[in-house]
Amino acid sequence: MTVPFPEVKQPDALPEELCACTSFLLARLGYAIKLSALEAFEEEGFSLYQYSVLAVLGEGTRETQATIADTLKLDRGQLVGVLDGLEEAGLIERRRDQVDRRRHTVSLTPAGRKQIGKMRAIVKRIEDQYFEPLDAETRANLHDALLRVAANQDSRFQHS
Amino acid sequence: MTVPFPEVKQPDALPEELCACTSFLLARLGYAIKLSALEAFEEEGFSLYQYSVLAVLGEGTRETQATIADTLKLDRGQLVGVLDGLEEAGLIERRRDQVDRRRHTVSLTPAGRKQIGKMRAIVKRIEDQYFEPLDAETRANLHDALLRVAANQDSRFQHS
DNA sequence: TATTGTTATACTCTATAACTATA
DNA sequence: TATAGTTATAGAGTATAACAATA
Repeated sequence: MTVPFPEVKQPDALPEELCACTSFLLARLGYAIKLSALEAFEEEGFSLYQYSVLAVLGEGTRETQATIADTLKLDRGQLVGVLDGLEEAGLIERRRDQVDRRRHTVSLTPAGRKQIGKMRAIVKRIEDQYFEPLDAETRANLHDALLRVAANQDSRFQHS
Repeated sequence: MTVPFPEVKQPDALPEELCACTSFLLARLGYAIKLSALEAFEEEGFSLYQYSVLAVLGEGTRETQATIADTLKLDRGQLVGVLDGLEEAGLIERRRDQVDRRRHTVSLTPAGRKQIGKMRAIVKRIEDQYFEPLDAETRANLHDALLRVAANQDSRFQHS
């Protein structure tokens, strides 16, 4: 059987060697989706760091700054600025720990909890864009595989 | 039925909200695996950029610097330094295009072709480490899903 | 004037290291 | 002395813009 339209190779197509490389796809795709999310968040005046911090606080346990930083693999010095922004926006509260006055206990405000919902919607929108070519099952399998790999190399990832 | 060892939640566990986020996993994992690769390549005195450039040239078609940069989404100015390193190491050759003397035609040397094999082995080693928790089929499915998503958002990715 | 490769500059992130206040 | 949070500094990585040669 003849091929009426033989594969037209694009002039700037990535080499097969790299397309065959799962790690290359992972790195490229991860960076691209991060950039998209970053852009979307910035339009609303927020950052991805802020979202991840709110997500940590959303788990209910009150946290000290050090544990938040460790959880997110964030530099403690870097976290300060993130919390400053969140506090200014009224999304979190810092209170001195009365037992150990060096520590700050960080907690969500009601406004902060509300904001998580909005941020979650942004993430969902972006993920739906990216994973649109996958059906629900494939997408779930993708997530499961990534989570297993992530949990295997970093114990902070918890898989069910 | 009682649970003898109830789930011990790690103190620095990532919030479920983020673990449930495919894009978060993708970004985190992509960055982690890139760092690992970077480190491994640097031990051999090479960079990931160099590998990707060699991989492009390995496809057989002789390229001009601009097309290489475009393919890899690299800045043209940045590419210069990468090529300098590769040329110094004797892995590539730059020749003036006789038709258009502004252009440089870049091609692999035999040593360069040989080096691709070594670099490929490094990548394989790292991928085997990361994807070790997945069986062959799951891993293939993961790759396929990523490639489809990548091709959907960037036409340079070619899927079979 | 526009384009190729080159070089130089500036900006963003991040990583490191001081600094303070409490313990 | 050691630790939590803060602040300041330095480095890598990247993006932008000027530059010389050729078209």
